[in-house]
Amino acid sequence: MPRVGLSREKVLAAALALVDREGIAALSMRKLGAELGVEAMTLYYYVPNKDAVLDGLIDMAVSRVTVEPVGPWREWLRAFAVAIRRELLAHPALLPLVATRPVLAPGGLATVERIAAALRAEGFGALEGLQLVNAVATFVVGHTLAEAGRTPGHDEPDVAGVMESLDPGEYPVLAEALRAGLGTPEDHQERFDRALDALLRGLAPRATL
Amino acid sequence: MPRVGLSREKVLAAALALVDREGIAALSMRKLGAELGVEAMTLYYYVPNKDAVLDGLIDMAVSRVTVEPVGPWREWLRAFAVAIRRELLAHPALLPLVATRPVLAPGGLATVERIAAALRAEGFGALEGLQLVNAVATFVVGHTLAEAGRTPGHDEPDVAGVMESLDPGEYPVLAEALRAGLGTPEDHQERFDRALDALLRGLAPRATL
DNA sequence: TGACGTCTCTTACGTCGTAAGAATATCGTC
DNA sequence: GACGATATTCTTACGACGTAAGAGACGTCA
Repeated sequence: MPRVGLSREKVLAAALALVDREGIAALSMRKLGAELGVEAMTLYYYVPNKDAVLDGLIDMAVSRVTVEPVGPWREWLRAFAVAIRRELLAHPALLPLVATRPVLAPGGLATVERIAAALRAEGFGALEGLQLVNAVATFVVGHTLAEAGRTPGHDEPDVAGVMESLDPGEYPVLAEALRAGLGTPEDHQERFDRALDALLRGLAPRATL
Repeated sequence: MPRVGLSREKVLAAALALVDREGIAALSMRKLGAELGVEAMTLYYYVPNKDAVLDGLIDMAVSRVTVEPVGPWREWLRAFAVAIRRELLAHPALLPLVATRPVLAPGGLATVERIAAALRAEGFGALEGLQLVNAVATFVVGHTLAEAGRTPGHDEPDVAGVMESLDPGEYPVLAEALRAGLGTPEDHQERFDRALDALLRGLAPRATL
């Protein structure tokens, strides 16, 4: 019953810590309360419901992704993609959330606005630039999703196990790729770089919208 | 108590119907049982747990995506992407699942194997080809995710509402893009086509793996 | 002191996944 | 048709979840 000095921010911070430590499945209002030395229902004074906590987590992550749009647009757009990826890999438990929920909170919108504005200054139309931002963002999210944190729970994906037990007779190409290093960290990094380059290479302002 | 003639397949089919109709959040073992005129626990005779139902749903969807790899590889790879997108849009409730869970079941692996093999015949390395398949697949999933079915529940995403209430002073480019048609079906289609073209245009076999 | 707004707790309801095992239905064999 | 084995279904129960409703405790200012 003594006051603890809570706030929406502290609740979100504790939620992020809990999620980072035990995975998204472990985030329940009761556990989050316990984390803060408080009963579950107390949290409802700072947050309307659990969904708001999840949305808050997303906005925290998205807000941390910032890029200064100076120099050649392909370069800072690439830096934007890399920044997203770094943030996602730092909090892989958030991936299912980011992939699943739209970015509607203030932090995310502000970032999108800034990038889109810079692209328009480069000759893209407003709609065109936004489409570009979206293409890059969804690409990064999709790719990072494939790379890490696939399982919604906290347990490791058993990809490795299944892969190793592949019948080389039935899946010869898969087996060969596995021997060639599929799934290693270097593989993921390289795959990301190559595909991102491909995407950026293929993009250009259309002059007319 | 009379036997109903259930089977794993029928359970999965009912699950898909239920999910299509009421969204992924409405899929509970009890409701799924009711759907089949059976108690919840009965399902556990055909399926080890709920996760297996979800995995089964994914594999059903993925298995339906098939492409004949004949002709120029960029063309049938494009057809592959379009086929994935069509299947996902036909069952948008599955999107959060497909995005979140790895493709490890037989159906998905077989498809991947076939595409990767065809790519190798085009001069890609085994690993390289698989990376390509993965890049295209994650791109499509990411993009479709942004297009539809964002909310995990069955209720419509309130994107439209939030967008309309945007302060044009604070988000001028976003507002302009909105007026230019952001978020319309044509916009999504065009965005998908353009980004996919960009991605494919940027990709090419590297000759050496 | 007392009253008031801020914050926290208790209790309760309906839902979920599923473990354990009892009850029933169906079928092969006599 | 009766009987035992096997395949299928049901009943009951437990602990966890999100959260509605309202009671209670705290700090502050009169």
